[in-house]
Amino acid sequence: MEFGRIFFNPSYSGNMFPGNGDSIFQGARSVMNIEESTKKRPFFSMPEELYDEEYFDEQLPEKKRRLTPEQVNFLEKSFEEENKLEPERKTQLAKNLGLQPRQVAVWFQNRRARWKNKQLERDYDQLKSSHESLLSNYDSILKENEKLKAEVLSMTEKLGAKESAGEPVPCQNSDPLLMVASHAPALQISVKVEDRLSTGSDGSAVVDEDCPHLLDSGNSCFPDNEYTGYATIDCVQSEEDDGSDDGGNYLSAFVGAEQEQHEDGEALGWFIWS
DNA sequence: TTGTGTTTTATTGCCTCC
DNA sequence: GGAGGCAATAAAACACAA
Repeated sequence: MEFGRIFFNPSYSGNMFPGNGDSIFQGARSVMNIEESTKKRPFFSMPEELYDEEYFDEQLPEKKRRLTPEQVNFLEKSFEEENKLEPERKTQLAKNLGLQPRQVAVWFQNRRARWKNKQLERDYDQLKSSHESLLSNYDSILKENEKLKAEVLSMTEKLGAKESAGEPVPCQNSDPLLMVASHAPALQISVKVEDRLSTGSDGSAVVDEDCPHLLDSGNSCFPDNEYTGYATIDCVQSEEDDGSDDGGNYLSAFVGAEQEQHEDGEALGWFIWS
């Protein structure tokens, strides 16, 4: 027979509400029917009790039992205060609840695991909605892009008509896209993406399907932008989640444009990257 | 009543820290 | 090396539909 295993003591009724002044359940006993308590309350024996003759005469070892709602409530409150269990607190809780310290430790262990799972679910939901929102933004940007292209096309046609009619053309650059760029030298799109995926000390990293290679450092995947001729795309990696809600990632796509110049500084036109 | 899925309690084994 | 944490897992308890 294995020591430390759990046995049911049907005659048990006192340990749970010892009435010694420091039990939280002094007044709670009325919640539970006495008969029920003597029939169903769990008891986790000490090893020496396993050799108690009387014990074996009258009681059969039984399987594990659930904690009472009162015990669970108290443990929940304690968990809310602090989800880690120092030895002193464990002993005190065990004493107050009439449980073995080991049970209290196990309960906290399992409770932390449940909390972590819930947290992962929440993170997933948030990430999902962020993704949907980004997709929606992307769609509208695509539409806008199509609209602008059509506009450019129409302007090009008008320009061509003027050129063939011998009229002077103000812009030196013949590429209509570059003309558009000259009106809007830089377009910056910055979308905040909540990062709640990572939790506690073992949070997971966010992997962006679209630019997974960008996500390891939070730095630009392109050379620094000190030289304006580079576009910058930043996919900032997840941060350690400290429980506060202020952590956030920014997906920033910076589409830059540079004005090409002659050596003498005379502007030739705009280049645009994407 | 019974079959099945879910939740809770507990164990095991491995890892890290002091 | 011992204590404590975590992931994985077992198994009992529970919930619920058929």
